[in-house]
Amino acid sequence: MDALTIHEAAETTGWSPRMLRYIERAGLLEPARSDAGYRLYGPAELQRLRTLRELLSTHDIGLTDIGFALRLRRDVELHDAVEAWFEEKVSRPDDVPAANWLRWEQEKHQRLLRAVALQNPTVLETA
Amino acid sequence: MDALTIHEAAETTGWSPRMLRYIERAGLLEPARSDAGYRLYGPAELQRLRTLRELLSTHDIGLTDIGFALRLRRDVELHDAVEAWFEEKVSRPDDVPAANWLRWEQEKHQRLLRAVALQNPTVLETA
DNA sequence: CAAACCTTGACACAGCTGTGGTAAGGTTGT
DNA sequence: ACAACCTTACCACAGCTGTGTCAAGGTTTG
Repeated sequence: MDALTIHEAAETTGWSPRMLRYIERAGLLEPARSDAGYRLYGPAELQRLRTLRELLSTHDIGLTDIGFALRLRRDVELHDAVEAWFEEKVSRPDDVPAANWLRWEQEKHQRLLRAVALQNPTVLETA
Repeated sequence: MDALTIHEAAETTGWSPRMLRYIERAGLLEPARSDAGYRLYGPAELQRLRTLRELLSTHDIGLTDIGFALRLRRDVELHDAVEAWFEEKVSRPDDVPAANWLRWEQEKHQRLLRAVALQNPTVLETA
């Protein structure tokens, strides 16, 4: 059979078993279950888990962000409400604030790096 | 002049001055500035602030969620990557997990209510 | 049947979120 | 000039996020 248990799936995807359950809890991926209730990860799930890893790390976002995106595409009313808010630029239609969240994100990243460096100084060498 | 200062804007929108700065920091709304650097909120900004309040409370989402939605519509690459991940349901195309995050959200809400109730028992009466 | 899995549930903990303060120092209006 | 604003930059604090670990109990397999 080509369905892995949670530890095996963890092994090949780089997540921990703990995180695989967490991801499921967040509604991002729901593996099949065996008769006894064991989680069964097929090839498609494994691929999605790897892609998810890639997605989060390369764009520096969190699981909850994907969770929100998921909610956006399911709850059309929410989606429309959010779009309406963005579109509501009644004045100054040439408004382009795009610089703040960038600095924000950069600072968050800096704080994270400092915190990690405190507990594991070797990251600085490979960075 | 129809531009309010931060305290006045706070008054009419229901946010605190503190939060208006926070919202700006998160990149969601950038008011004009006076020569001396004072924030100036025009009618459009005030409306957006009220709508934002409504949006957050009725859908029970956070500022960071809107921040992420903003990022999604600015960073096309990110948007495509997220969409690609959702679309990557190579197997089981009839997969509909839509129940987990609901329970998740409900529990979050419950925890919040309990926590609030501990410090302010009167909320239970009006609920 | 015993080792090696799996399941859910709970405790723990650092960092981020959302808020409120306070301080030191400019600006404005009377 | 003085009160009453405003600005940025910090401290604080409860709750959420992302992780790990451990316990009590069911399942699989040699």
